[in-house]
Amino acid sequence: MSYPFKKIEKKWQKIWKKNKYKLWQAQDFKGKKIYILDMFPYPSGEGLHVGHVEGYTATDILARYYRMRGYNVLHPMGWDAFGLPAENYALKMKKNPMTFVPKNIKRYKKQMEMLGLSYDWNREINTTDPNYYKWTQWMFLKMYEKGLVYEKTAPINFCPSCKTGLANEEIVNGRCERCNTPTQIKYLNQWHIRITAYAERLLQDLEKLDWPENVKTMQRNWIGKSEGYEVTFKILGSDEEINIFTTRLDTIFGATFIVLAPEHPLSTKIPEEDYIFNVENYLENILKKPERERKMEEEISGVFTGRFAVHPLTGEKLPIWISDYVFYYYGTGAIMGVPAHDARDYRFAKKFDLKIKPVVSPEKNKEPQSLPFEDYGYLINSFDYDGLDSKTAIEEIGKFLEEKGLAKKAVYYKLRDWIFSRQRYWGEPIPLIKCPKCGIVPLSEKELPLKLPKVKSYEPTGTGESPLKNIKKWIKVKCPKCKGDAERESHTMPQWAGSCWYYLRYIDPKNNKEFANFKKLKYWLPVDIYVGGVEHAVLHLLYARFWHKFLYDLNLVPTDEPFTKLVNQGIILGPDREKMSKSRGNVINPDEIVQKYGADTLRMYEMFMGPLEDVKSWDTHGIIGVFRFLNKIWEYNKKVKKYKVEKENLEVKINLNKLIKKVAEDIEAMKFNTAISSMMEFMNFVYDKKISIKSWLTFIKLLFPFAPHIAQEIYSHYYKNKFLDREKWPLPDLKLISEEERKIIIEINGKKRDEILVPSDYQIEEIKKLALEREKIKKFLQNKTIEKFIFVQNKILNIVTKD
RNA sequence: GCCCGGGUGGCGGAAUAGGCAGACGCGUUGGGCUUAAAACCCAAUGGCCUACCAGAGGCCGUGAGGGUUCGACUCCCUCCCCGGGCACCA
Repeated sequence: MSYPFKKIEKKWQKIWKKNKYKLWQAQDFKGKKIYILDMFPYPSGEGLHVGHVEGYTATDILARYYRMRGYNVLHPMGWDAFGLPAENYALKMKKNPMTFVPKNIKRYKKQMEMLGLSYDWNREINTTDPNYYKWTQWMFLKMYEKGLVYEKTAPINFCPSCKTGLANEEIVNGRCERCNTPTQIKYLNQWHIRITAYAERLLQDLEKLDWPENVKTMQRNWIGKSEGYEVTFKILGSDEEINIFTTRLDTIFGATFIVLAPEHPLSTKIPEEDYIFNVENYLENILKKPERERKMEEEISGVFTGRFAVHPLTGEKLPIWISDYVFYYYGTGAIMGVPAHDARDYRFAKKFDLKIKPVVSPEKNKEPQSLPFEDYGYLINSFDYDGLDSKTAIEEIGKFLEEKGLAKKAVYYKLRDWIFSRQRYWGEPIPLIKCPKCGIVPLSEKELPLKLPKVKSYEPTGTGESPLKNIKKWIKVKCPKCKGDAERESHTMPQWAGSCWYYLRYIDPKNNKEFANFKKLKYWLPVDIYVGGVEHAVLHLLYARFWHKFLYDLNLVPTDEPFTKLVNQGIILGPDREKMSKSRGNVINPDEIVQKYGADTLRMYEMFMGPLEDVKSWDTHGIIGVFRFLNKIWEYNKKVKKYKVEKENLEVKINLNKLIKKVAEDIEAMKFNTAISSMMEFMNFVYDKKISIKSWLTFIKLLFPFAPHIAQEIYSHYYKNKFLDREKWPLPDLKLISEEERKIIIEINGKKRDEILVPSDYQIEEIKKLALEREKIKKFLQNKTIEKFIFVQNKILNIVTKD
């Protein structure tokens, strides 16, 4: 027999919903605030999965806890509803996303209600709502205005299956992130956003953030800053010069060749006549391959130009090569080859039989034992610089070359500008007009939102252009400037656009004058706790930080970072310890679990499985433990009603107060698994004891954030019209806890031999006396001489003996 | 290759300013209830050994080896394994 969870959960969900979720409504400007944010879901046709439940339960516990602590809690939810999956599904089923996406959203919302999640639904948002994306477009235009948006023909990655361009971030191992098709290369005009202008700040400000170290590291690597020098090499018999970038100027005397990236303008310009054929052959072959494919090639390749550069320090002749191991988009697109001190250059030199000259060594005046030697060391074979350590040598050589105008300090980042165009229907239209006379003409604010047209067919054109291109009625416009015939931009924004600023809109979701009122932003920002999956470590989280900083620069938001604290929940694997997937058939459906055990059990089980951040696998049997626990509470509650406890048992009091302290600490540290363990321990402890109603309801309050339905139901048996959300979180009586007797462990030579119970203020002398009187201890100390005692207050007495 | 995590019973996991290893839960075993099963309740449950009418006791044990310490899951050194991220970025 189990407790009537279905009845209870339905009952309270109905009551909570009844007056528009007023219980959970965040009030602007009212007292101390806390903003607890979830990563909003993409409402797919699949419905919520147990991974969502994990993160959303965690934040729900926090939200309910902080409400009881008297905080003004902002805990909103919304829908990231643009994006490829919806469009792909739409194409497959011949339906318009505008009709089925709202249905998905409804289902998601219903599931969230079913879980008892306490969102402030009055602030619900949807990225595909024109009233929302109006502001996404508005912000884009602001970026355009500030010169952060530019159009460029770029060799883009193209997925032949999705028929769309992809950002570098959307490619995994040379394959489309979504459909796993190998990507191709295609040349298209693309809108870019100059995120690189923010590279340094995005890097620096990571320091301020209370984020998991691995996420910060991932962002650092993604931004990939390196500091070095640009050095100019003159080309023999030519006016052209080659500018190279190096972080290892100390190795310059070991440079024995120069390499240009295939795309480098000089690659086609400088080859000697006899070599032109080879070079063109090579370039043609290389440039048609997608970047990723090129990187996957095992064999290093290259071609000699027949030309030589002049070493700026020695005057030596260095052959100029072209190879695709040098990237055009990084640094200056050209390098000096130092085979003795760089593994790639070494490989290249070996393959093409180029000179290898060691100039740095781990020991002074000695050749390195093996090549390539890539560490810093001491210079050799470097004339005046011999004997200097690498760091000093970089400075000295740099200074010398700078004075001669042959080098300058330079900083480069791996981060590249953000390709912002998608050749897709289901996204925010880019609010720009292309006029043959006036060029690019941005829409004015009054013309926003530029709505996505409702249409029957929006198949991809297959040429890589957007389906919008075929919708003549929408695409053809008069130029706002010259009134002549013009066309709208047919590309749409990437899915990331809407999620870059959604947390701002929650703060003022219905404002139609601005994306959010500044005073309100000032009150609520920054987001105090942001919970979501680690898969967004570099994409969403980097874009959102960039977007926020941009708004900050325009004085539109009050903080320079959006999310103070970030927590990544670990993924939940199937019972077979494999990633849940339909094809494996190991997917756990939350609806079924709720059906069988109730939402409270599902919530609590997911929190009990282990630490929030850990990867965990679902245990089909394990959930029963939590279910039993809740049943036990239900049964015990029936007994409590009949008890007439005049004076509470001291032990019960002490244990309850310890529990109050423990649960609060664990919730704040988001250690929900141990909080639940402690509550279970307490139940085991009181189960055969009588307890006062007051103490019992205190326990119920502790339970409430985790299992809100059953807690609220039990509470209502005693207080008919009181909502636990509005009740005060109990505070522990610390005096009671500290006055308790302490168990002292008696060790002999570090091994536990006995334990005694003493008042907490007992000192070493009293405890020593007690310990030495114990029979057990006497036995162990026979024929032994005591050397010393080690005493740790309230914990341990260690008796150390000689021999 | 580089950078982060992490290795604790049959399983998920507790315990780290160094101080009772294995909380809590699952599973298993035995018992109760039942015509029976499920559910539920009670008890035992790291390994090895000694003892037993009953009570009890010893040794080993947190991936491996070494070190520091009165005392190490926790700190230091060496190594092995697993998970994740990045990967021709000059």
